[in-house]
Parts: sequence; structure tokens; C-alpha cells
Amino acid sequence: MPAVDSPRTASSDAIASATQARTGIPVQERTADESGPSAPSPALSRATVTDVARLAGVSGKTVSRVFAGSSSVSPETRTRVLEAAQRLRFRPNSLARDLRRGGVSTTVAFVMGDLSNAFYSKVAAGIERELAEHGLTLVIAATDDEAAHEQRVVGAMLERRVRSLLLVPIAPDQGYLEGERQLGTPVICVDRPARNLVTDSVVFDNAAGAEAAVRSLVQHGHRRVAFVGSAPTLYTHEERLAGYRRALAAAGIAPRPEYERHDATDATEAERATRALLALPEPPTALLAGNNKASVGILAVRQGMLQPFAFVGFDDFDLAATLGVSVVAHDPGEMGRAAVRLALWRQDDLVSPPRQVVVPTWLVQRGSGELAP
Amino acid sequence: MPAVDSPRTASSDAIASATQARTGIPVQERTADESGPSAPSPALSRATVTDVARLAGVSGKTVSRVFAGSSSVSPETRTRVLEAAQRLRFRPNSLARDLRRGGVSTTVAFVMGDLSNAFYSKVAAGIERELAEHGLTLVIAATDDEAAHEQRVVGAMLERRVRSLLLVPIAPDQGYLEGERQLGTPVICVDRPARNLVTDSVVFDNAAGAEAAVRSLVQHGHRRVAFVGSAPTLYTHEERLAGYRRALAAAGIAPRPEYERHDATDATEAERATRALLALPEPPTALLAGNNKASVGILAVRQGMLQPFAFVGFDDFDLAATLGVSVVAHDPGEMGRAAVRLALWRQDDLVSPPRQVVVPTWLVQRGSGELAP
DNA sequence: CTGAAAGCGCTAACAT
DNA sequence: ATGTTAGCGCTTTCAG
Repeated sequence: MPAVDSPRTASSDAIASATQARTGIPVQERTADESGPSAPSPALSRATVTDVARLAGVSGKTVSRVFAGSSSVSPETRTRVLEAAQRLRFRPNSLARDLRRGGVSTTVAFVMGDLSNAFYSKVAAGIERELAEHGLTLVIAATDDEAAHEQRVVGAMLERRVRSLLLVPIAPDQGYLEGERQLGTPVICVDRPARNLVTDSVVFDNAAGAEAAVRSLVQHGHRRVAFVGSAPTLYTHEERLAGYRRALAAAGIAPRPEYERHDATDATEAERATRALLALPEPPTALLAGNNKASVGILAVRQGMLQPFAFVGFDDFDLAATLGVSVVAHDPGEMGRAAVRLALWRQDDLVSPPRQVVVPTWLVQRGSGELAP
Repeated sequence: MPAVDSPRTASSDAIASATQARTGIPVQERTADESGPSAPSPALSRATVTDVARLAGVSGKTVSRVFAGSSSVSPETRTRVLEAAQRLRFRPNSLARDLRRGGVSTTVAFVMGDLSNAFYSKVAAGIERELAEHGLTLVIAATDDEAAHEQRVVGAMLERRVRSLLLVPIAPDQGYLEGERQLGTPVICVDRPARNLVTDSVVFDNAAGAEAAVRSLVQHGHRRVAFVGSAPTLYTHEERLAGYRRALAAAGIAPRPEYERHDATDATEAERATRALLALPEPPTALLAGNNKASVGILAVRQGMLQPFAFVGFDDFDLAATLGVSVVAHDPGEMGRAAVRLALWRQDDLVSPPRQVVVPTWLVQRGSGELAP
């Protein structure tokens, strides 16, 4: 059904062609005909503290003091140094500073699956903000949610001597990080706890969210409630499933294994799982999505139905309000901020027992969410 | 309409309370009762090349060679070094390496508005992937789309001696970066060109996308087509508007200023703008969204209508296919990758004139997009 | 308040 | 194939 119409004609070049190969679409390039100052000039060299010191007629240490904001510099000297620095376009080299200061940089690493996943990028946004408030910089690396990539990617971050490591664990075992902890690099696990490693972590209250959703559905008269989730071994899935079961048990409803789907790993699979549920002899009258991808798949099915089933999503999304979909909401950005706070705290207390911060989830009820059965 | 139901009870602590203050929701914390190896032990010290060299009975330089993958090391020596390194849990310090190698790190900075914006995070995802393929690391900083923040944030990145700077410009003037270019740090502007600075850039073919969309609407019989865009001074908005006008002109349709909205800065404003358009004496029969936030606002209006208007969005979104919405699509990840390729190329050619890579946009037509008027 | 010397951890440039 | 020397740019002693 979707038709593609390419609005442009081609042109060529190594960089553009790479894009073209990837997208299958002609890429053009505009070369500046003539724009003000012409060709860039070759590289000069960067000024160092010594250069500034020489020009200002002081010692290197004094320049250092000025840029460190030390108070023990006379106002005149400070002015002179700053002028010299400006003239030379001096910019302190934080690599050198960090090295001298003991080999720990002012960066914090966040290692997660893939930034194109909205959940991870929202967590990253929270991390970035909280770090910025503390004068720290975020470095990001992706594992592509591949267990086999984790150790290498994490290793690269540790070589950068990051001040702490915020990790969404994906490998079956994080024991390889034990040494780092001992060396004083805080490791904070995000969204799910580590395995074989004693660490602090930040997780959502997944079970409570699922429980609240199911409780609400039951209160609206539903007795046949299904759960559409992803990989059964995934921590979040387990927790949400546990909450779902707990709510049913509390309502005196017997569990039905055929109502629990663990195969909705993406929207397409979720759609398939949903159709399978609806094709059961006794189909569910209400569905709980185990994650946001499942929501998309479920909605794809529900959109076309005359008599739509009740549905609660997990993880809020842009059009949920417009479509009147109830969801278990949470705040990924807050999870990121909490992770940073935990890291900063741990920095100064290497001996306290591990902590797990649980970030709340809550039910957002909307118009057509819990339709009566 | 939305009701909030907090599934959890409280507990307290500095870190958790911060979350609580922010979310207004009680946060709990689980302290590990007893989990395997108990309290973390105090920090030891990190092994250096010298330590490894001593244990392996070689010189520091040899250790360095082994870790640099140099071929001029005998297999036996290499093994001995690697064993010693493993025993000491040695991890090369890339701060020191980068410093020694000339003060340029193996990181690339991406400075954009805000990672919680899906567009930016998708660009970031593309950047991260392309960098990873070249053994480079991504450092990210946000300007919050505040012009006043740009220079400070960029400055912090430059102090890190990033190998190049990928920037979504927001300040009215990037002239302050002229010095960096001369010093050999590639500056690549992303999504919009710089002002007062000669640099390479990557942009979308915004005008062509808008033009194709309007052309399609016109072909479906629409003569009254409106444009719902955001800030009039924004480069992308200008380009898209230009394409919209061009398509109308090509069809011999006179422009109507009242059909051009420049105030849809977010979904709510877009909704308002849409309602205003529909309330005109001669309302448009088709709408083109200028960006993804506008799409959300427009859809909110259209969802409730019996006789929906035709609508083409700008920027594809998760539920577009499900909802049958036509869109001008583009690939933000590809934009990120192109930016990295441009940066790497510029690295080795500081003298070529600036280049602008134009990444394609294309029209994706879906079921209910261009309804007849 | 300021400076001289030493060195963070690593790797170019020479040796050998 | 391996070692020695020196020094990247900065900041920490420790003096003045």
C-alpha cells in the first residue's frame, strides 16, 4: 500500500553515495558556490598553559590557578592571564587535567541497547540533564541489545576512565565488573539488576504497575484478561507478569496459561499474538501490554474492530491520549536522573551495601481504556 | 479525564526523595537483605603499564606495543605481557594515550537540543553506530534548544579535545567557532546550516519533501491546502514552506497567507492552529504538517471528525501506518551517519571548500492520507 | 599570592 | 624484537 516517491535527482560522492546505498535513494550535494570567507586554512597549533603564561609574564601554575577558579590570584594577574588566554584562543585541555588529577575523567558512561529506542533515549535524556547539573559529561555507547557486545563496549568506556558506569545489563552475567567496583568505579544498573555482581540499581515498580492495571480492568467487570509480553527471561517481563498474576489471584480469578503470551518481541509479533488470543475458543475481553512495542501491535489489531476489546498499555506514548488508551505510565527520564544520583552518592561511599531504587509506575486511565466486557 | 493511581507506599532517602519531589509520587527503596558477597571493599589502585612491565619482566614500551596491536612483539613476550596484564586487571588509560598522541581524543561530540526529542535521539543513534564502526566514542551534550546555552556547552566539548564537533546550531551566530576550524577540529552542522561560519553541514531535502506532498494532494483534487508549521525563522520550517509554496505555484494555485500557520510550536499549539484553519470561511480541505509535533496536534483534531480532512505529516511515526496517515518521511539516523562521514572526511582535508550533504526525503502514501476533498 | 620542580600514564623518537 | 629517554598539558607538592 505505501508508495514511495523520490523527489530528487542524483549526484555523486563518497559520502553521499554511502547514504544512497543505505537508503536506496539518490542523494544530492550542494557545494558552496562562493560563501564569504573561502577555503578553510590549514591547522595551526593550540595554545597551552605555558604559552599563556609566557605571554602574561607569569608561571604556568598561575594560569592553571586562574582557570581552576582559585581565589589566591591577585585581580590584576587574573586579568592579565585572561587577556593573554583570549588572545591565544586558549582552551584548557581536560584530557591533561583529568590525567593529572588522578586518571579519573569528568565523564560518566551510559551503556544501553540502542538510542533509537525511545525508552533508552528518554533515560539518556534524564541522565544527561542530571549530569549537566553536576558539571559532568555523558558518553554513550550501544550494545545493540546483544549480550555478546556488552563486555567489549563496557571495556571501551572503562578505558576512558569514566567516573561511573551506568549500565542496562544485557549479558547473562556481569561478574566481569567485580574488579571495577573494587577499584572505585561505581557501576549502576539501570532498568534491571545485574547478575553475579553486587551493585546498585534503579528499576521501575513493574509489578505494581501491572497489578494496578489488571485490578482496574477487573473492577470494570473483566474476568478474562490476557497479558501480551516479550521475552520470558527478561526481568521487566517477569515482574510485570508477576503483577498481572497477583492481581488476578487477588480477584479470585484462576490463571490461564493460554492468556499469557511471551512472544511479543516486537510490534509485528505482538500483532500476531493478539490475533491468536482473539481466536481462542474463549477469547480474553481485555488485554494488558507488557511493553510499548506490544502496544503498537495490539492497537493495530484493535483499530479495525467494530467491538474493540479493553486494553491497557505499558509505557505511555504520544498518541495514547488522542486515541484514548489507558496506560501504565512511568518516567524514564526520572530513572536516568535517579541512576546519576545513585552514582554520585556511591562515589563517596564505597562500603555501604548495594541499594536498589524503585521508581514508581502509575495507571493513567483514559476514555476508551477499560471498556466493559 | 486521566486519573492517577499510585500503586506504592513510601519510604525515604536522599536519592529516592529527589525522585519523589520531582514526580510527586512516593518512591520506595529496597536494601539488599543479604546478597552473596557483602559490602563493597574500599578502592585499590589501578595497574599501569609500568606495573605490567615489571611483572612481565619487560619494558613499558613493550607493554604499550602489545596493547597497540603492534606486530613487532614476539609471541612469547606478548603472551607473558597479556598474562601479567590480566593478573593485574590492567586496563589501558585512554586519557593518557590520547594526550600523548597529540591531545586529540577518540571521541566525537554531538551537541543538540534535547535527547528526549525523538528526532534528535534518532540522529544520535545513527551517529553512535557510525562512530562505533570507526572505533570512536560519542559524547553528548544538550543545549535544551536554548541559544544562550550553545556556546558554553560547545566549549565544554572542545575542552575535551573531541576529534570533531557535530552541532545542531541554535544560537543566532556560530562565528565563535571559526578559531576551532582553523585549529583543525571539524565542525559539522546537522539539520540546519551554521550562520556566520563556513562549515560543512548535513540537511534534509525539506523543500522537495513538502513539494512532493502538496503535489500529491493537488493531484488528488485538493485546491485548498494549508501548512501547519512552527517558528518562522527556523531553517527547516522555511524550507518546507518554500516547497509548499512552490508546489502550489506549479499547480497554478494562488497562495493564501491565512493558510500558512507558523505558530504550531508544539502539539497543543498545532491543535489550536488546526481548529483555527477549519473555522475559516473557506477552510482548507487538506493539511500539510510542518513537523512531527504538528502531526500529533492535527491528528487530535481529525480523530473526532466524521468527515476527516486530508492530511500529510512530516516525519514518520510509530502509529502512522496503523492510522493510515501519509507522511513525508526521512531518515534521521542516516543524517547522523552522514554527519560522521563528513567529519571523518574533513579530518583529512582541512582545505577543501565547505560541503553540504542533502539527505533525501520521500513521500509515503497511505490509505486515508489524501482523501478527496 | 606566586613559582620551580616533579610526574599523572602513556607513547613518539630514537636507539640497540 | 626490545629498551631508553623524553615529554604530551596540566596540576600537585613544596617552597618562597
